[in-house]
Amino acid sequence: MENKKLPHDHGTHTLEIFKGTYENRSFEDAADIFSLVSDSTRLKIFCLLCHTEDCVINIAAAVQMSSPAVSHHLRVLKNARLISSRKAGKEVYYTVADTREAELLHAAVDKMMEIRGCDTL
Amino acid sequence: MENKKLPHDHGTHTLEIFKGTYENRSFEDAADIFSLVSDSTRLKIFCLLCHTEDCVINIAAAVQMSSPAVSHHLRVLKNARLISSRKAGKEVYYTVADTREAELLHAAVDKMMEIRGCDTL
DNA sequence: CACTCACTTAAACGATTAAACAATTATTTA
DNA sequence: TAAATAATTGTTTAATCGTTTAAGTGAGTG
Repeated sequence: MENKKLPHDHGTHTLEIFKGTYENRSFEDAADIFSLVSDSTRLKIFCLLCHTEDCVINIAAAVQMSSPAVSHHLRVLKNARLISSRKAGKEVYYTVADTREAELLHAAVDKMMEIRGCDTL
Repeated sequence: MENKKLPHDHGTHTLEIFKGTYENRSFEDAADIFSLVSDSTRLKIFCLLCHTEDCVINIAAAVQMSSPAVSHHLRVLKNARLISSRKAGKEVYYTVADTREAELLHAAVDKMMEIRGCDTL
């Protein structure tokens, strides 16, 4: 990006856009977060946990998947700090995490649904 | 979801969440849109085009990728109506599309960057 | 009319990812 | 302590995704 020039000069400031702004790492981090909800089952689980707290087998029943599959997705979401868990007896209860990323994603998903003409929860 | 019961009754309303709200198809559609920016190079291209309009080889130079690779990503983004294009002579100019989805994604990405402590454009 | 440049398309390869199954860990209860 | 249940982990298989290479289309130029 330094002193390079664009192949064509159309009077744009295209190269300047990336100067002194987001680092490459930032794009990767942001893309990683979006990839968490780029899978419909994971998005469904996240949305569910935005509105309730429940254990693995109940979540599995709600999204109609096996426990191991749900557990796997839950781990992915938890590693990204989008959901949190608490242990109570034999069960582990999951719900949305209290982070700004989770809050943003929840808002973004709701607005996306709204744009696409879906009823809101 | 109809008259099923959860394996465990913890007094939650987990199954109710999915009743009469988003359809399964809605989750898939929303996930598809998020998957568009779940790739860092595509996110980078989208962000770039949110702030400028330029031709393929200039975009390719800015993100340091080959023209075919960029062209491929541009088509994906355009099919999803996140970006638009206009032809001028030999060149094709791309920029962000004037849709609510694009607007939402742009806002979401900016906020994501802000949360993660990045400078804004 | 041929040449060059800009872009697109197609095919192939490598890498990532999800789902299904089996096995293991951990906790409660009898 | 043994049995039962909940959840996690690891593995395998299949599919998806992104990139690259090479060929092809089309517009401008000498």
